[in-house]
Amino acid sequence: MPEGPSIVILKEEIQSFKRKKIKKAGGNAKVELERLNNKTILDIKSWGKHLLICFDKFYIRIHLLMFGSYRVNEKKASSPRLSLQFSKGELNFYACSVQIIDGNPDEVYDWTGDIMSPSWNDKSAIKKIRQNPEMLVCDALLDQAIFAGSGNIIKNEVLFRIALHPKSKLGKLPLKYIRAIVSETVNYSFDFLNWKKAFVLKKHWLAHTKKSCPRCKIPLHKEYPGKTKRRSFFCNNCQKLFA
DNA sequence: AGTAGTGTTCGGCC
DNA sequence: TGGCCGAACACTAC
Repeated sequence: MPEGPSIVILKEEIQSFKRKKIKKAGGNAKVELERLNNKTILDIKSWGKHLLICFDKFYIRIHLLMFGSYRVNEKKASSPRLSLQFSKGELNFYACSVQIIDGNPDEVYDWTGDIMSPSWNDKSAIKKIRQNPEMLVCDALLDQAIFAGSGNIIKNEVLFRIALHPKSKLGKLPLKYIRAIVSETVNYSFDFLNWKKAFVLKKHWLAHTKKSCPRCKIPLHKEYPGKTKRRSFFCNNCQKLFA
């Protein structure tokens, strides 16, 4: 489910609950559920992989992690982590991280760092990349402080598209490649969004889970590089290494 | 049918 | 002190 574009889809799917009052909150989340009863949702936002349901002076932060799921006006067989009942309709979240946080998200979140946000700022991402010369690019593309919303699929697809090797060091990259990482991460994320909405995301994967390189046809490498040790699919022949 | 993975946090250990 | 590592969480597609 959950890289940034999937959370944008979730956010869009539940916009109709804005300005609606919660009749009853339930679920097995270890949060003060009573606090949510009779509260009106003022806004529903996302930042990276975080879904933010906003109230007056506090907000719910939901992170679907690896296995999280949700249902709108439906229930799953398993018990919900968080269930919000309205006079008409309900929202159910499963196997996710739920927090109630005091304050307003705008005080906490830097929207220029969210790859899906209209406020996304290329320059500030480039600056962060420059500040981490020892970091590998495969780790940078999973770093939520640089690319909030980017995940393992986006990482693999972006690096393949710009023909850059995942084990390249940020400090060794020509500016041209740094610019390409930044622009292609945003660009692919919106392709991801549109393909996901059309249920054709997997069909368009070029490297992620693939056995051979769509460009040169030789077998793709599968490794778990960097500090993040997430699986990387890449072509040793056509993805350029800067080490 | 077992395994691995679209993710993050936490505690323990050097 | 801090970085690294494994565990935990908990679901499901292949």
